[in-house]
Amino acid sequence: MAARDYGQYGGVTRGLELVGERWALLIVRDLLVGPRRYGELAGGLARIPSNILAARLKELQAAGIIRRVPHSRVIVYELTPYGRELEPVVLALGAWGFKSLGDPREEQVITPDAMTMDLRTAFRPQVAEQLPATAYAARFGHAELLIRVDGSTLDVTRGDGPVDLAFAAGPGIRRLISGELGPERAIETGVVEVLRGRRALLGRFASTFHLAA
Amino acid sequence: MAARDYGQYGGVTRGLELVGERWALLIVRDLLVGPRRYGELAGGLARIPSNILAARLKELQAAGIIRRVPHSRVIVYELTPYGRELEPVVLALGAWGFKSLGDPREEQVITPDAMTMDLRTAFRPQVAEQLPATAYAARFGHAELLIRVDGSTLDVTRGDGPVDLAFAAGPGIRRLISGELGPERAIETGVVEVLRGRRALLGRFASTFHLAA
DNA sequence: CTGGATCCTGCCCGATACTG
DNA sequence: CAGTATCGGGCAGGATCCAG
Repeated sequence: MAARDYGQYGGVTRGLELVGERWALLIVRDLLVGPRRYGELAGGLARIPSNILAARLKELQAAGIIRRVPHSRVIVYELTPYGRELEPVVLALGAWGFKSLGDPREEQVITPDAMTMDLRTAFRPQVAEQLPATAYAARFGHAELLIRVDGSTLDVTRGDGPVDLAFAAGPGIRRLISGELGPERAIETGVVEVLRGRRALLGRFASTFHLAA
Repeated sequence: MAARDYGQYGGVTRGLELVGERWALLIVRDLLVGPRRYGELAGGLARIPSNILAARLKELQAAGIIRRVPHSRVIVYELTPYGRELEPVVLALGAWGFKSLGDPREEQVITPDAMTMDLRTAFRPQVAEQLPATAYAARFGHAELLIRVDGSTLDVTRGDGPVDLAFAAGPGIRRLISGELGPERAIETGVVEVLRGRRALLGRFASTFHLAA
């Protein structure tokens, strides 16, 4: 059951043997948002072949990273405590990758789970703490998210609820988060369209979620 | 030039497209210790096929992660600033992998670079700060390392020099670092053999380098 | 000798079809 | 809905060969 190994002894090598296979860490990323069904994972990882998804789920399960839980008629996959400890790894990799991210290409999908983890990556708790609690409804491509910031805690869900600011963002939202584009300019240039609420709140959003390029 | 992509837009996805291929992150790990020649990389990554090493070096270079530097007759590879920013990722993955590490198997090699990064992973600066500066010479398998701790800084090299404690560690050293085995017991059971210096210093080593399982 | 390039084999990945 | 079966292509693995 041990994945293809590297013939070396060490922490990094061991880590890669467990989650280094193609698609594995993306499955973990989506499960960090919450338990998911097989079909939900397949939907979020649009281009994963079903046999690969099935194989990865078995491997991750054998490695003690995820658990297969029958949940009244349906089966969901969720992270074990050891699997949840991958969060710092995923966040660090996401932060690093974000820095060289360009604008989304035509064929690239923006999924809610990926966006959620990116928001967690960019979240600055020590900044948020200084600001009043705020709820945002954000649409990125097809992903609609409810983002609630309260003190130093962040909660991103797909549900609906009352918000202080609702906006839709086109490609280029990245530049708002990286600081290349100020909030006012983002609205002027059409990168962000404010749907409801005071547009000044977009500045609060930009300072709460920030990741330099 | 873009590696096989995932068809998704996001930080984690982007990161995996850059360093998610097999062997890539191990090359980065070794280069985090210092610049290396082609042959040194091949030696440290014993089982990497030469064509794969050559291919990865080209890809990492194209991605702006490493640089190929002619250095008076010889060529060395070194990380770019962007590549060096992978250190938190490698350390986080190493810390995570370390937790499920067993004892080294017969066919597993312990390389100096892998060991160096594991020591960096386990290093606790805030503990070291409270202790007097100490130099250790440690032999793990075939890897001989000079470990210097001074205040909150750690320096691991392959050179030689005056040390306060010299020891050789067998398989099972992991249990000393994880705290499963106390320093006294480690010496008693032969897991660690003190070659020079006061054996009490092994306790200092164990509290300086610690990573819970 | 170092730093690769080349060739070939085999296995993993990817795409699609199919089933309980 | 949650996977399994099948098959082709491409990357990985190992050995060998070549250039400076």
